[in-house]
Amino acid sequence: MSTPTADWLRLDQQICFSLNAASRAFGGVYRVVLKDLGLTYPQYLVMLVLWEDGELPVKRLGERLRLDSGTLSPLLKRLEAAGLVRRERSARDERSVQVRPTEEGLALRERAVEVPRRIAAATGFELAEIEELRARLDRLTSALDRAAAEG
Amino acid sequence: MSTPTADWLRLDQQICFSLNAASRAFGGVYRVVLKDLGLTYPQYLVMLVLWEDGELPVKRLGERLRLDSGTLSPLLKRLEAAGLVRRERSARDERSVQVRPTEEGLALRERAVEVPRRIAAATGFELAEIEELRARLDRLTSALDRAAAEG
DNA sequence: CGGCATTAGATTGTGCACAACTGAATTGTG
DNA sequence: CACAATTCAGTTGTGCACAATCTAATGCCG
Repeated sequence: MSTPTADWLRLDQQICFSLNAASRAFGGVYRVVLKDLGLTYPQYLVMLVLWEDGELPVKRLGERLRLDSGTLSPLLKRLEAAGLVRRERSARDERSVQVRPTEEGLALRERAVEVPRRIAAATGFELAEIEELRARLDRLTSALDRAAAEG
Repeated sequence: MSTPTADWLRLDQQICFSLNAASRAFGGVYRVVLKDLGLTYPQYLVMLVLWEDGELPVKRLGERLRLDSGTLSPLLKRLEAAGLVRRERSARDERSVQVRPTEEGLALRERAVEVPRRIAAATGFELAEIEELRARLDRLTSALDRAAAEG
């Protein structure tokens, strides 16, 4: 015997709402924690990738973070204005713009190592539970992307 | 053997990134599905509450959706401009503004009943799994809100 | 080589999230 | 009653997400 249609309709509305609410709640915590570093959450994500990769074109950055140039261009300009990042046209391919952290941007990493621990503490979750949730969310994202692509 | 501290800064280990990605992936699916109705996702949430409650002040709407007046005021103006909603100052308390669906807004409900089923199908998740995920996300949100409040 | 499609990034415009502030109405307290 | 504190909605300003469009550089193919 399957669940009545009307029931899972209601629950489904709540899952996206819960997800959205959780995402915004995270935003609130990050706002507090990142305030000292002078970063917003998306800017922090960009810096994470740069700390990992050292240097990469805007294109790759967008692929890593699922963001397009409409979001990244102004964001990178702000990071550049803050002195954390430099952007320069690639010599080999002048369509491409290389982004790399400045000395100041690299130095910021040492103050950022605190961040994940503080965030993890704020969730009140065990590491294993976080990991499981993350896996489930990634699976969800893949399914949703597939569905959106198919129309 | 535990994860080295340095690895905590890795992008792919940050739960918030997965959460944020899932939330935006949902956004993509809703954009497609809600296009026919002429609604954005947050506007759809507002209409859901109005279809349920019939009429309520902006304050209550904000409590239900975790949104403040800075978000709701312009959103409601757009819904009013679209003819789906009416806003009027309460006679009893003139600080308060009552929001209620117009005839057209109520009629839209019939075209919206399709939406949740299509979204649920896009997730590819079973009802039980959705429910469990929702419960976990709500618990996460509560913990994060508490942490943000404490600073 | 010439010409056309493709690619990278920037720009423009719309809408949402949120902080900070404003102004008007109401409530609580002396 | 007077008046200070609170409440509610709106406004302003910043930043992000995303679609659509633009420009310039590159690649490809005959």
